[in-house]
Amino acid sequence: MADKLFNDTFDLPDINHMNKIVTLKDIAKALNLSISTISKALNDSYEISEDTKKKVLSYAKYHHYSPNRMAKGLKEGKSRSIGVVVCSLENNFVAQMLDGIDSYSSNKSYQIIIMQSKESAQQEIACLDLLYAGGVDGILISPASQTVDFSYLVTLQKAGLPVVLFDRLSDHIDTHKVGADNFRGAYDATVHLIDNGYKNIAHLNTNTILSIATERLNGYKQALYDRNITYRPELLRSCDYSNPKKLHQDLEAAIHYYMSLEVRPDAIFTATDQISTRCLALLNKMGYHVPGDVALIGFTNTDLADALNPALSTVNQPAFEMGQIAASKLISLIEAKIPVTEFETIMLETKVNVRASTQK
Amino acid sequence: MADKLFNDTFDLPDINHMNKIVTLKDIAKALNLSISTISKALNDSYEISEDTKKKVLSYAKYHHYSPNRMAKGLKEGKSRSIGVVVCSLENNFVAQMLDGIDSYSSNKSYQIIIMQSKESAQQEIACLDLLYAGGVDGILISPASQTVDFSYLVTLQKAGLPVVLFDRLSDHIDTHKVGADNFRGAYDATVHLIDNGYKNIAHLNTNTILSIATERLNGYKQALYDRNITYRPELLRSCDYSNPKKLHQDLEAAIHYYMSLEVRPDAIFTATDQISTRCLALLNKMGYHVPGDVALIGFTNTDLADALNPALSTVNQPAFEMGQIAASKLISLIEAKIPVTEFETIMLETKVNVRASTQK
DNA sequence: TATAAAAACGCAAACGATTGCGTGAATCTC
DNA sequence: GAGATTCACGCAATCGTTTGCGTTTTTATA
Repeated sequence: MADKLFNDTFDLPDINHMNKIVTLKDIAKALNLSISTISKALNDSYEISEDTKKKVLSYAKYHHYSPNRMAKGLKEGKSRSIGVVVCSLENNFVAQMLDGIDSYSSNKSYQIIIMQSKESAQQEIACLDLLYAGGVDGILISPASQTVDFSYLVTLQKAGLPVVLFDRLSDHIDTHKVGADNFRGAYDATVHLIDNGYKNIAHLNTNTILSIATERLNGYKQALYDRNITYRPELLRSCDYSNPKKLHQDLEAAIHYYMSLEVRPDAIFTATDQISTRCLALLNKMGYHVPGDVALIGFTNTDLADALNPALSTVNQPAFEMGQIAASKLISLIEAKIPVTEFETIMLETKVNVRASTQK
Repeated sequence: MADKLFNDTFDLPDINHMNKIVTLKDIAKALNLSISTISKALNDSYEISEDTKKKVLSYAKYHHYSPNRMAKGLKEGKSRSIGVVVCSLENNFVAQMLDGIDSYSSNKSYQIIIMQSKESAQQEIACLDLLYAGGVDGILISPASQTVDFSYLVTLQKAGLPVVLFDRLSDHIDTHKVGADNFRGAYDATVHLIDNGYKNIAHLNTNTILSIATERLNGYKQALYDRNITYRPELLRSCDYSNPKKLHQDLEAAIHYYMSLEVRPDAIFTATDQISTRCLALLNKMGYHVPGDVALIGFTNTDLADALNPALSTVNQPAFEMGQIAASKLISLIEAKIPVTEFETIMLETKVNVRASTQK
């Protein structure tokens, strides 16, 4: 009794009749109608009378009818699910993008299947393989840093599977792409350093061929050029961040190298999320004072930037929005009636957040 | 030619014949056999000769046959997918658990569908509803902080859907549960503070009824008791962390309150990931020196602990392992031939990492 | 050499939903 | 009131698999 009362005041799906999953057949039997009538009624077909529709609808709602995903998918050749391939889940920036993807996809009632490439090209292909075989309707991918060959992705696309690139873009495949204005972000970060009096600015980048890396490098170079500072190639170092250990080694080596230079850098601009935060941790650990010994600004979306030691100046990317837009682009491809041949590349603006790590 | 050479040296799935998805029917037609023969051959049935099996297998492999997930799922009444409900993706601790879940599930070739409750009980039910309707084979859930009623989950379970709780456990449902030894973690953290000379130890907890909160509170109390320190109720405050804004407000209020006390706390033990890191950020922002003014130790798995200001002492949970074990428990339930009635609760050990924030 | 047994394969139903088409009844038209 | 519409519904095929059972062919047994 108390239980019943409680449920009655509960403003949520009534689940008292959920003992067994109800199918069209069950409803048909119960209402003494045919399966097709039930189906059409639920799909609001003009072939069915209003009267019948009402009966069916109310029965269905009361018994929590929900179309079997498998059956529907089989029939329609669609699964209403999209595959998402990212480098790693354990990455705040990635998590924010996934959140964006999820928010848009959920609204459109698409399920998302997330897979991790762990920065390995081979692993990435394994993911794509699974997703393709798993029958996803489309793929959202932010390629692994080690990926050089996009032919597999192109093949999938040619096989009719819509693909959208996000965050890490590439020219090797023609499709919708959603990324950040990396050139501008890098440019702004570098200009910020220069305008704050830093002259020997090092740049720590990745060892990938992804455009994300070269765009940021170019932004850095352009800023130097525009401010009449000579680009010193020895201040450019790259790290392998395919795994944390390797990244740590490379970062340590890079910092040692920088500090052994005759003209040491007085600031470092780091190109990716992991590099930025790990670099700060390492500088602290190695006893260098930031920004006293060397200033630091980096691409990273961590919400802990202001809790870091010192508070870290960052270049922020609209991760959530990026995910949302990427998802919207993919779903538009999936639901397009005619094959899409005109693709667009969307660039979102980055934002420099100045904090203590770049204030002399 | 160059292209062909390249593909030949590529140690990955050959995708040249991927133009069209091949089905059993296609293979049957091509080999002049019946559909059922193909199916049985691929499933290594004793009814099929070795000779035929070889032919079928090789044809299937060459043409990249992969069973249609929808059809198979429909036929078997299983989808080989599991639903995972977490509070948020944007949470390093959660990400680590998801990573663990993913690693185990992938190995067992289960897909995972991740959904976010955003700490809302209502949203959580919506997730469960979608997952149930979506036909997942089982559910892994770490309940929202606001969840007080587990009847929906129990109903799902009674309807035959295996459920496993992880991280945040509850007594309101009888099933496998995988969590950390929160009592011990809190106890150890508190003892650590006491042994380092702190006497007025505040405890910042959450406002949930989840056992995770009371266990940590009890660990804190027990440590005080064992060390002959009187428990001061005014040093216990709780925060609503259903959303970042609310958390920020509550935290700010709590800190103000603490600092207005006649006998200020000289250390704070925070009970969750978000509270720990945001509390540190806030203390910094409000101008309090850690650990000079107040020491801080908290439950958090952030890999940035040593980059924080100051490096943050933490209670670490084996998040990855927790995810793995939870997934294994769920899959064992899913694949059990007979209904399981004996459930177990697995407690994993936590580990205190001492850093600068608790060193006088 | 009959006959029984085993081997190898095909037929057809089933999973749950959708949809074009056929059919009977009610309604309309002149 | 006979013929033409319209309405409301059911039949059956289909999506791709799986699987019990029936059928044919081959091999073994008496």
